[in-house]
Amino acid sequence: MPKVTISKPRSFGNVEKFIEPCILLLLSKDSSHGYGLMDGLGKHCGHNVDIGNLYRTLRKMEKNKWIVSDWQKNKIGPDKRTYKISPNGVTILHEAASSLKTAQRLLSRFRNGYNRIYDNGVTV
Amino acid sequence: MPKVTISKPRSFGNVEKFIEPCILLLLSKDSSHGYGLMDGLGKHCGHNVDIGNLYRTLRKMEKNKWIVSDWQKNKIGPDKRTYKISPNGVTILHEAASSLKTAQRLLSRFRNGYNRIYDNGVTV
DNA sequence: CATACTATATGATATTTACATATAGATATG
DNA sequence: CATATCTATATGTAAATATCATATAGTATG
Repeated sequence: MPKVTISKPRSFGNVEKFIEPCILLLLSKDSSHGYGLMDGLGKHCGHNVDIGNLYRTLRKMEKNKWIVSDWQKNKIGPDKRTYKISPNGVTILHEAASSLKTAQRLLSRFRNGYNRIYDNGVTV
Repeated sequence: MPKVTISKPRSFGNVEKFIEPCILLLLSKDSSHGYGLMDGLGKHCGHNVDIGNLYRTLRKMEKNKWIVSDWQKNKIGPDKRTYKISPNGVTILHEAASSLKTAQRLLSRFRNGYNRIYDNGVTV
């Protein structure tokens, strides 16, 4: 029997590919491996990120040369692939930050319009 | 020969389904038809929206009972399907506004972290 | 009479996200 | 010591969303 999945549509407010600039920002502070980024990304994204997508995203970012990895054979614990940001990645982060600023402006414009109608003009 | 399309990935900062709350906000001010929403949506979204996507979104929103339409046979110009927001739609708009506020907070958190590293802590 | 504008709509495809599953060593707990 | 949980990386598949292209038709304009 073919598997049929019906899931509800996503809610509003998701910023597309937000995880990528967040990764670049976190790696700007400290090199880290995929699993180690989970906590910081959870805080930045407002929810626990999908670990599978995280690893896939990291590989894609490395392919794009935004980050570079080296494989660390650990004596204790499983081996880790540790990533650090590249100069190219810093450039991308700047571009992303600029785009995200635009998004902030658009959201702010929406909120002002919304408040004018429904919240008596109060801007929080 | 099979058609092969290679397109570049979308840039950062796109807010998913942002067009829907924008439509609800615009219809809160005034009833309108699809084509007539284009200008306002362009300003809210920061770029001209895809007209095909707009019409499909309107139909979906009507199916969800967020908006209702009536078909206006015009003497001058092409006929129009005029939409107005429903009480249900107002509720959805409130929910969307709340989610978008969360998005604003996350973007603001990102920006603060970014500025701390790259812009000497200056928050614009 | 060709071109552009208003107006609505669908088809096909690309991109992005979500959910599920696989693997494997380490560490804790009863 | 069996088994459950945690750390760690990764792939398969499908759903949700966005983009690009095309179809149709009336109207206005030069």
